[in-house]
Order: sequence, then structure tokens, then C-alpha cells
Amino acid sequence: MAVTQHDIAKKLGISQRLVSYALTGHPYVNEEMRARIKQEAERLGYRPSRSARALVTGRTYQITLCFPFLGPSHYNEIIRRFEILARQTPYDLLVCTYDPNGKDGHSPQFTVDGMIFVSPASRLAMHINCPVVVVQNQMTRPVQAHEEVMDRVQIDTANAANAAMDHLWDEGFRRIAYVAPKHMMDPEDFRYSSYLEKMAAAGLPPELITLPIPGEELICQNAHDVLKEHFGEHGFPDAIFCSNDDIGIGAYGALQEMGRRIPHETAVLGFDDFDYAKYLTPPLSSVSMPVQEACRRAWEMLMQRIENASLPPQFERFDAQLVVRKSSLGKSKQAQGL
Amino acid sequence: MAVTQHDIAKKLGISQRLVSYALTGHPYVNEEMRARIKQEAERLGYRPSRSARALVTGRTYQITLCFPFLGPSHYNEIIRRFEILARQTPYDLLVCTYDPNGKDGHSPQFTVDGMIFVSPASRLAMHINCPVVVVQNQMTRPVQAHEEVMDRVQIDTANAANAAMDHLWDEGFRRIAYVAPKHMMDPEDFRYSSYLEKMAAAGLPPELITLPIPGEELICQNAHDVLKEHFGEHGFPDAIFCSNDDIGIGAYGALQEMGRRIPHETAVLGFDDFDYAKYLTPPLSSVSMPVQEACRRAWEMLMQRIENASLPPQFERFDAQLVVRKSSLGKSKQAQGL
DNA sequence: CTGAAAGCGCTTACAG
DNA sequence: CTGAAAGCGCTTACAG
Repeated sequence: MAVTQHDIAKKLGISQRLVSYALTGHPYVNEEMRARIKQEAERLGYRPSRSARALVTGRTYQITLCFPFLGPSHYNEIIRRFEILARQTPYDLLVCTYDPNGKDGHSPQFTVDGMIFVSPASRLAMHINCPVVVVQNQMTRPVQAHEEVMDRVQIDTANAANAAMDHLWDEGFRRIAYVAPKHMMDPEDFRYSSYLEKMAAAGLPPELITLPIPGEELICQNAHDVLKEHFGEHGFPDAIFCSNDDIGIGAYGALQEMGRRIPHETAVLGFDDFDYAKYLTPPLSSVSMPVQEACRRAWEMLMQRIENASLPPQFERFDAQLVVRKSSLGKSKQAQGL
Repeated sequence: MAVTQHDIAKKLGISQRLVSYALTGHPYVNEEMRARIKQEAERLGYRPSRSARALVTGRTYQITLCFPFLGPSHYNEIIRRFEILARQTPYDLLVCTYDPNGKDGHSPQFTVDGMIFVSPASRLAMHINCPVVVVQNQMTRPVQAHEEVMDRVQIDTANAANAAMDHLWDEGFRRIAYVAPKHMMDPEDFRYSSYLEKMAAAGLPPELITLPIPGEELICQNAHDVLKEHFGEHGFPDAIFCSNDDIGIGAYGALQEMGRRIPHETAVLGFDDFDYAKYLTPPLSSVSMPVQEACRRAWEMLMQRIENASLPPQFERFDAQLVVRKSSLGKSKQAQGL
């Protein structure tokens, strides 16, 4: 099968241990010998067995990145950021999905050096007995006991979500709909709660448009289909607050196909501020997430936790921020050509 | 440290081997004992060491998915598809980037059961001594000797790329620009060669707009910035042929900000047909890639190669297909309101 | 500096 | 059915 250190040693008439020392940079090897060994390793096409190394060192040099599902551009950006970070370290990156509602059924079965959970998985992460960092949106509920002992990077969405609803209101929109997949119609989520509160305060009925939980189908397509049907049955809202930008794009498509102009007839506001938002026609208002900073900090926390398991819980918050673009401007600002 | 099979055995007063048999489903264990062992394993929070298992079985149950870089929505869809496939098997998915020009410097150092290279990496993949499948676009050059012995899923882009250029021409556009990152300005790439040939046949000078090779910056933003500058200096082409849809979105942004209407004043045609294409304003013409089928087939090939290393080289081709939408319609069709 | 060896946590033939 | 054991490919203390 594969070439081992033993093969190299035999070829060179030396001990296997010397090969190991030479290859891992142990100082007790003279440089001439090290060079010969490395050359022979290369010649034979030697590749170290990560399993064997991991077994003896207790380190896999693998980090698992866990999402509730894949698809959203926002997650794509997160994977991209973590890959850039991982590339600068000896760690490799595993990507997997978990069932956020499953107890721990879908959670990765095997050992890695650390895990990063994106989003609501704090319940799941609790059962993992390796270094874990959770990147999650701030919730309306107080921090739970099991969360307080975890390393967490929190994105504060409360202000931004409130600002988004205030903005839509101030722009003069009254019939405002909220669109989200089923699992995000959650009173603990600030998007949802901000929406409900604002509408309740105004004495207006909420208009909730629920999408299926993302599976194999595409989120933007789900959104497009459901919204077209909704508009056909109930007519058009003045504004649509989307729980992410993928839904926002679906809304753009639905409105456009039905001849409805954005924002003149129906305004759209997204969430996550993905890369494309500012280049859409019209540019999509959204809530910007500090992805790069959050990922960098999460990675740093994880590295420190791996170094030192007894570190006190680490915590850092970053603010999400409303970004107003043309897609959510009311009649007065539109007239000003803003 | 972590709980081992030995710990479970000691607690139950049985041998470690019995624990192993019980957990891996070996028939030589009576069901009552198996249940007791499984229960105790659960109670202790046992998780098998993948390193130890891999060391003895020679299987890591890990597959590495390699991209030249991350970022494009098209790659996001590919990751998503492979994750869905992997989830139905015992395999985990690693995601990494490689330097397509490096000899093998950046290639993953460690052993996995198989690798999937997306895009041009055939040179690199050649040096890997584990099962490899390459998913690549058809090239203008003949298949090379080292490629013929590899398992390959090929996307045939020749017809679609020609059809795209013919379409732009037939719609009446004459000043057509081609936009691509530097490494894709490659005569072996059918997008580029189709473009050059069509322009040459028409006796028109090519208008090549070169983007930097994707790094940490975003592709759509690079495209946006470079295009704005180009338009400012050289004015607007009649149509823009983009080597992927991320660039297409950047073009939308640049044109929109400069007050140029699509397609009335400048048409845009993308490549990859990402999820958002049909929901953009106007819907983006593109070339649709059979991502789901290609990924499914690549995964199947890899599983078969792992089962049987002596299988003859596997090969399958899928066709890319031009999808005409509103963004590339010429004046006559626009007038018809199509 | 180097040889002979223990051991990481598993799987799996080999005897009983 | 089960006990005692070999061995996967490494790293690393322990003697010399």
C-alpha cells in the first residue's frame, strides 16, 4: 500500500524513529541526514498517515464547521472565510450539516480537534465533548446556563432589526409582510419579534409568509414560488421584510414577474447583506453582518480553547447594521431621486 | 481524556473486543449484551476514535473536495450538492483550496479515502496517490495522456459557448466585450475561444476585460470596480459576455450605477446559471451547468473507485446549455416585449 | 546523537 | 459465543 516511515528507514538503513525525527523537525538530527531522509521520502512519494499521527498525538488537526443546512450565500461566505483562516494553520476544514432539532442524532460521530457551530445549535453543541465555538445571532431570551459556559461569538441583531422595521415604517409603508422559513418564525429571533412588535404597536395585523424549511430545494426558489402564490391570493404588501437576502432575491423575481416595481409599488428589505445586494436592480437594503470579523474571532477563540481547555468561557459580540439602499425607499425619497 | 471502548468494557466487566464487536454490528454478540453495551456507551458519552479506526481499517471515511478558490455561487452549489451526497454515506467532507499553478505545494498533505478536484486541476490530481475524480469543463485541446487514465466528469461547454456568442451576434450586438479573471483568459477555455473566433470571423477587434485572479476580495466586487473604470475610459459595449454569473452581477451593478439600462443599452450574458440568475432584474441570460447530475455522477465514480482500484478509467460527459433570458435580448425582441 | 520499545484506540484473525 | 493478542503507522520518553 502506501509508503511508510519504515519503508524509508529500510531503504536508508536507519531506524524508523530517525525518519520520524527528521520529518517532524526534531533537533536531534544532523542536517545532512535530515536532507537525505527528506529527499528519499519525496522520491518514494511518502505522505504521513494522519490517522497514525492523530492516534498518538491526540490531535487530528481537523476542525468541523457545522451548519443547519447549506445553500444561503451567507453560509457560502462563512465557509470561504473559515477556509482562508484554516489555510494559515495546520488545520483542515470539514463541512457538515446537522439537524438543529435532533437531539444529537445527526451530530458528527467522530472526533475532531474542534467544532464551529453556525447558528442556533447551542443545544446540540452542549453535548459535544471537544472544543466548540458557537457563532450565533443574539436572541430575545436571556442567555441560558449551558450557553454561558461555551465560547461564543454573538451577532447583535436587535438594534438592526428594530432599525429595519422603524425604517420601513418611517418611509411610509404600512402593509408590511414578513417572510421567513418556518423554523425562523420564532419569537426568540429578533427579526421576527421586531416585526411583530412594530406591527402590534401600530395596531396593524401581521402578515406572515412562511416558507418550507430548506432542504434540497433552493431557498430563493421556494421564496419566489410561495410569494407569487401569496401575492396572487392576497395582493401586494407595501413592503416585504425578508429574513435573508436569498429570500429577497426570490421576492425580486416574484415582484418583477408580476409587473410590480421595486420600491415604487412594493419595497423589499433583506437580511445578511450578501455580496450581491448592492449590485442588484435596485440595490437591496439589508442588514449587514460582520462576517469577516466574527469568523476571525471565532477561529481565534477555538485555537485558544484547543491550546488551553481550562480557559474561562470566551465571549464577543459584534453589531449587525442596517444598510439602506434604494429597494426600501418610500415615495418622498424616491421623488428626490435618492 | 475521552471515553474509550476499554472504559466501557471495564465498567461492564467484559473484554474490549466484545465492545468493539457490539458497536460495529458484528453478529457474534447476543442482542441483550449488545443493548447493554450500547446503553453504557451512550451513558458514558463514548465517541469512536476515527484515527484509531482508520489506522487499522486503512479507511478514513473522509473525502476531500478541492477548489482552486472559494467564493463563486457556483462552487457554493457544488459544495451543497456534495454535502447532500456525503450525508447519505459514511463519508465526511473536507473542503480545501489548492493552487492550480503550484506543482503540488498546496495539495493536501494527508491521506483521505478519495478526492474530488473541481476545475482545471488535472495536472495536480495526477500526483495524488488516492482515488481521484476530476470535474472539469471540456477544453479546446485534446485530452492529455495523464487525463485519460483518471476518472473524469466533463461538462461540455463548446456548444453552449458557441451558441452564446451566436445568440449575441444574432440579436444584433456588434461591440461585444468578454470579461474574465486573468487565469481564464485561456485559449483552452471554450468561453474565451468561442468569443475570439466569433469576433475574428466578423472582422471585429476583441474587447477583453481582465479581472485579477480571485483572492480574498469578492469576484463580483472586482468585476464591478474594473468594469466601471473600463466603461469610464472606453465607453459601453453593446453586450458583455461574462465568464461567470458573479461577474454578471458585478456588471449589473456597474451598468446600473452609470445609468445604463440592461439590455436596452448594454446586454449582459453570464455563465454557470446560478440560482439567482432568473430572479434578477432583468433575468440574466446564462449558460446552465448540470451541477446536480455532474456531482451525483462524480460521487458515484469515486465510490466505485474506492471499492475497486483496478476499475478501468471512468468517464462521463454532460452538456452545458444556453439559457436565454431578457438580459441579452436585442432591440427587435425587446420591442416585441419578449 | 541513536537503538530498541512502549503505546495511542481501535479491528480482526486465532485459539479455545 | 469469548479471552488473550497482534498490529495498523506513527511519536516520544528511556536507556545507552
